[in-house]
Amino acid sequence: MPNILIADDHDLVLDTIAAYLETVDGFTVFTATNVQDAMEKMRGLDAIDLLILDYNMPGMNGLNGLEQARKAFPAVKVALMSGVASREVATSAMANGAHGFIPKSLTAASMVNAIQFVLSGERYFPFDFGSNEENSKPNSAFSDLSDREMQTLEQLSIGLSNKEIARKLGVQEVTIKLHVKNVFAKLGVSNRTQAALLAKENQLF
Amino acid sequence: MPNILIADDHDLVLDTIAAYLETVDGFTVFTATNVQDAMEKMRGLDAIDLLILDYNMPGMNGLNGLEQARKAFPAVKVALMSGVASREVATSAMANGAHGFIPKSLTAASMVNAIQFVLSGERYFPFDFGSNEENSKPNSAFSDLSDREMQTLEQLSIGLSNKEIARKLGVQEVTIKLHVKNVFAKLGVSNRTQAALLAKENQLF
DNA sequence: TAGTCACCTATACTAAAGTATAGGTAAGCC
DNA sequence: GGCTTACCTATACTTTAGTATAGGTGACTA
Repeated sequence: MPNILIADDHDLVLDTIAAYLETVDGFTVFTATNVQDAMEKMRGLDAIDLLILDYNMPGMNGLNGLEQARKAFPAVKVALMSGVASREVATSAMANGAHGFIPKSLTAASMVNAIQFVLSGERYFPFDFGSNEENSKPNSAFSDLSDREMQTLEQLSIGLSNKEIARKLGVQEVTIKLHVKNVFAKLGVSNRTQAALLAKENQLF
Repeated sequence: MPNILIADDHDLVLDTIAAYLETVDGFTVFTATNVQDAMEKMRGLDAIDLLILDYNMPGMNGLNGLEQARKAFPAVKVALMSGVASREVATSAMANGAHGFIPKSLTAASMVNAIQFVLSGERYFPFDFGSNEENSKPNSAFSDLSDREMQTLEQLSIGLSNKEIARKLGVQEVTIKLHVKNVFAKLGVSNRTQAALLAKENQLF
C-alpha cells in the first residue's frame, strides 16, 4: 500500500535499501539520486506517502532540501537519513518538520520499524543517537576548568551578571571578571552568551 | 515467537492491551497485576522476552520496580508504560536501563511498533513526549516578536554581538540595540544571555 | 485622511562586560 | 626551600551592552 520515495546519491546504498524495502509487506519503492530529481518525481507520481532524503546529497545544502520538500509537499511525510550527521543536525531536522531521522547504523529490520512508525503518523528519533561522541568531546574542554571557574560558569549559564555572581559566591566583581575571562579562553568562546550556550548544549548544569 | 509479560493494576487496561497484542503475529502474552506478581511469573515462565511495567502500580515505588526487575533478570528487556509520567520520569527511566517508554497516548498500532522495536534490540522513546506543555507557554511570548526582532533573536542566540548582527542584517548597530531591547521586554528577560537561553530551551532555531 | 505599526536612524548617556598588568595568600609538591 | 597552582584583589582602561528620547519612512487600515 504505502508508496515510498527514497533519494540518495550513492547508487549502491540506494539500490540495496530499495530492494530490501520492496520485500517488505506492500511497500512500493521509488528512487531518486538528488533533491531536484526527487522533487520532480514527487510531482510526477503524486501518491507518495513517505519521502526519505539522504542528508549528504547534492542539493540538500544542510537542511534546505528538507525545508524545500516540506513547503512543496506539506502533506507528505519526510524522513532524513544519514550515516555521519551529528545529533545536533538530527534534532534540528526534527525541529524543522522532519517526521523521522534514520541513522544508517540501524539494522535493516529496525529501519523498517522506523519507517512503519513514521507511516503510522508517529515521529521517530533514535534514542541512543549521537550520545557517545558529544559526551566525550566536552569533557576534555570543561574538565580544564577549576572549581571556581566551574561555579562561575554555572551562574553565568543562568544569565546572571558578574555583579550578581560575585555577590552569590562572596567575592569581588573583579574576581569574577577574571574567572569569566579564563573560562572564555579555556572554552574557546568570545563572550558570556556563547559560554552559556555551550554549557547548555553539553547539559553541564 | 516472542513472549511478553505485561503488568498493570488496572484490569481493564491490562486485558484489552493483552488481547490486542495476542492478535498480532506470534505474540504470546502473559499478565500480572503488580510488581511482585510479575517477578514470580518471570521465575515460573523463564522464557519472557519483554517485560512491560506500568509506572503507576503497586510495588513500583517510582523506578525501584524497574531496577529490581533489571537486577533479577538482566537478560530480559524491560519497557515502562504510563499515562501520566512526566518527560523527566521517562528519560530517567531510560537512563536507568529501560529499553523503552510507552505512553498510553500511543495508538495501538504504534504500540505494537514500539514493542517490535524493543524486541529487535533497539530502544524506543517517543519523540514528541512531554513537549506539549512546555511548548504551549513560550509561543504566546515568542509570537509577539516582529520579523526583525525574531531575526535579531536568532543571531543573538548564536552568541553574536550587536555589531555583528547589524552587519549581517545590513542595518546600523543602534537599530539592533533597539530590537534587542524590545525582545528583552517582550520575553521578560534582562540581558542577552537569558534571551539566548530562553530561545534555546524552546528550540526556536 | 488620520491613525497605527513595523522599521530604521541619530544623539547621548549609564552600566556592564571584557582586557591588561601587578601583586598577595595559601596549599601542595619535588 | 623553591616551584607550581588555584584563588583573591587592586587599578586602569577600552569596548559592548543597554536605556532614553526624538524623529523619519512606508504600508496598511478605519
